[in-house]
Amino acid sequence: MIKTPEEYEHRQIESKWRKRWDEENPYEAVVDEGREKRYILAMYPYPSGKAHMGHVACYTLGDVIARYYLSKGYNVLNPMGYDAFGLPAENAAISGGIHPSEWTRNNIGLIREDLKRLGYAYDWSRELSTCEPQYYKWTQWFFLKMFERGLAYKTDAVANWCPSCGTVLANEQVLSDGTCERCETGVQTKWINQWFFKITDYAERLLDDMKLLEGWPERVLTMQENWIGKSHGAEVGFELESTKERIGIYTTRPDTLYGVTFFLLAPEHPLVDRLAEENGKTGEVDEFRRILQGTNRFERTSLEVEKTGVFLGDYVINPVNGERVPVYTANFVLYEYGTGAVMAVPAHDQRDFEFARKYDLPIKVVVQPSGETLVPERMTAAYEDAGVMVDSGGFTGMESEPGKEKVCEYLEQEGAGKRAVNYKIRDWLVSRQRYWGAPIPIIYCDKCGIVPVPEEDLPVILPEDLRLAEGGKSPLPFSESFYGVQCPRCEGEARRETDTMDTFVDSSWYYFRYASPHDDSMPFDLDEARYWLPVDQYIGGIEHAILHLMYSRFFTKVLFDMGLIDFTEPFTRLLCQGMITKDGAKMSKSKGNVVSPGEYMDKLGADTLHLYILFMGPPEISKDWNDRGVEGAHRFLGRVWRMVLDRCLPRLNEGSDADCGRGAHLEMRSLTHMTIKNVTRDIEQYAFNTAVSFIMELVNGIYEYTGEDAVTSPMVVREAMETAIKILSPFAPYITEELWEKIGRKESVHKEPWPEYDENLAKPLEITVVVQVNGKVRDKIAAPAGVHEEEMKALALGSESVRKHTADKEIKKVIVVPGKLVNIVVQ
RNA sequence: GCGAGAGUGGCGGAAUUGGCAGACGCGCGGGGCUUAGGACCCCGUGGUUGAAUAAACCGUGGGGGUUCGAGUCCCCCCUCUCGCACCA
Repeated sequence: MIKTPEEYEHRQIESKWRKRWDEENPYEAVVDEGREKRYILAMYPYPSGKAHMGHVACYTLGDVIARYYLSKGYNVLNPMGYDAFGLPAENAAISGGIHPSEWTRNNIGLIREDLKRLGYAYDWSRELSTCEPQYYKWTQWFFLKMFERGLAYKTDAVANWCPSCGTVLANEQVLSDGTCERCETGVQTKWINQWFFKITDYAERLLDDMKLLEGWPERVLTMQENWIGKSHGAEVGFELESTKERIGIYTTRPDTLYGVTFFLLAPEHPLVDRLAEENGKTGEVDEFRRILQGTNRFERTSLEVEKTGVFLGDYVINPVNGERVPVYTANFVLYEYGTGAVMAVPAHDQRDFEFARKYDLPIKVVVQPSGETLVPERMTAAYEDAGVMVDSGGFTGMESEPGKEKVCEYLEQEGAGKRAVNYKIRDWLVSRQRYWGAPIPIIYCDKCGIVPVPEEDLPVILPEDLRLAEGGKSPLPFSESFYGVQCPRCEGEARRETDTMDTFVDSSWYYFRYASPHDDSMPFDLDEARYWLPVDQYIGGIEHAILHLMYSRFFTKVLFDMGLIDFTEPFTRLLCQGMITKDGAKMSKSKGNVVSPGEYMDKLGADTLHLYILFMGPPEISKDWNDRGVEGAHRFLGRVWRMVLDRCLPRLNEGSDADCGRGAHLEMRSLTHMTIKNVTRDIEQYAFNTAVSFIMELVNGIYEYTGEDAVTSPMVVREAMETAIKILSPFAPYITEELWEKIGRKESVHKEPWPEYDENLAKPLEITVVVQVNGKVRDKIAAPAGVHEEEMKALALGSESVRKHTADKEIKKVIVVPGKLVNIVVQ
């Protein structure tokens, strides 16, 4: 009877195991002090709908790593959850009339379904969602801890304001053209009273601890370093001529202090109004400000924008030379950086130079480059490099670099200033005038002022029975049942804070919560956290290089300071996966180039998707989706299927093991062991694309070994087949599980140990000696693996092709690279 | 402008320490099997010249250099991608 060959039916196989895995949660993580742990974490998704290719790319990387370490005997924690608060849920409520909570929970259902179909090795019992009160109770708890430690404070600040949405926006919610990502209205700047986290207190530690982050990509560290933006310089006081009050400035160029010819204040600086009033400049200043109001911060800070300003009618005195210089307000001076006031040195600062030319202000050269002499009238740009100080009192003749130090010393002696360090990083604005977020646990009482919600009253529940107010505004300020509250201190009438927290607060600590997601008494169990954390391998998109990763580092340091943990960095290693594009462009609905994982899971299977996405290229580069390529991956899995069922299984009862140390049998064994070696090394280096190609070579080799008329050894066939299935298992979890069962193994393939290789077998049996004459390949000669240098040389010189190329020439030198190559140098 | 990274066949991409450039896959060509094949199995496939699976030459963005030998190291230039962008 002829048996119809069983085909590779991915649908049937994947639904069978999916069901079993669903029931058994086979990757449940349990603390085991006797075993070494690995915490593998891929950034949790924002549930905007079904999974997209970016998710698949990220989570498949985590899956391979988790499954590999499981097989290597580690105790692996690999959890998943949802970043469930945020703006898109409110947008959906506005456009679709669906409540944010319903929209979010529906979407969680959709993406969970996709993630389960994708077959990832998660411990589903640890699933969490940031919009559930059990979770955000602790987000609020952290806010209280920040408040207790003086790290949460409320103040007036300049913020991005969308007049149409009636709320502040985070910088990342403002598009690059300066419009609101939701309604495309031009974003304005506005002064609002807001809650901040004092991340600037941690600037130095965030910078300093980067040396601990050896497992992070260099570019992420560079981006964070630039973001923190530490600079060294001096703080210098200039005296206002009219009132003698001191105005501090920050400069990185104290060596140019003698070149100051005017003085600038940011338009937002409080002194601007006063000086304008005192000197009858109010009209001009108001007009200037009115023009600035019309432009948003992005336009205002664009390099192309002309530098403009208004003279405020007053002067300041330069502390080093007593010179009197005019005070202006100027568009390009930032209030948020330094002191919001700057000394202007047009000869040595391009911005000041442009401003001076426009308003015909004097330019005074105080640093001369070597080899030329700058003359102000002939300068077309500022000279910003180092040189020799001139016209600088006692410092004249000094090199400008050491001059900086000397000027600082002098300033300190005179009490006019001091050395200072400045950072670009600003405090983290955490308030949002939004509904769908964790309420800030603060109460305002007329008598007691700002009162934190007592810990035992947490969580402050976000009422889910409210509808968005008109214009999409948060309903919280209009809901008396929410904001009306008794003061916890005086029991008088009080109001709740109606702002919610930035969703980056939720995600700054979720990786701690996975340690004990159901704990009701603490944000995380200290013992569980001590065992599992820090995260050994974090995986996610490069777009979070600064915000999320920096905030998480900040939170971790605060937790350390609170004595809850004994480490200061949350993520030991970081892998940033590249984008998946289609036709060279980012996938988007508007471009119509979206490829959806669901479609491919139906057509080709989850395994195919895993395999292809890994095979496309190295994890960190961006990769273009190709339908032919994904079909190739599917074809390979079919080939593996047939290899096991049609080629290998029938041969397990054929032939003998008598000759398995010779000829084709030995070659097969050698290939098997070499493949284990190569795949193991490549997985450890995260070179998954080449790991897959080595498995492909093994499969090709097994086909060759089990060819139609070939005599095979059952032991060799079994070893090769089982190895192939096992090492493929992290890349294609379903088909390998099914095949493992089909070959009669009882345990899950994913719980089987990773194979070891025999070093003697994992070496090529024969080497090819490449013979060159003057660096050009002239022959290739097969030789036994252990061939000696002298033998190689003799082989090379005996080659016919070599003789042809060396005839009538003098052999000057013979270079032998053991086991590889002989180069004969002739003249 | 500043910072980081990358340029390898028709395509995605491989190449420990300088040592066979193009592994593996896609695509393409040929063969087998077949009523048929867009399934499957096998073979071939950087370019030029050539009947050739002979032989030679050329080939890793461009130019120069070091070396017996360079995709890899050094210098100059070009292009692309990403990040930051008036931070005083």
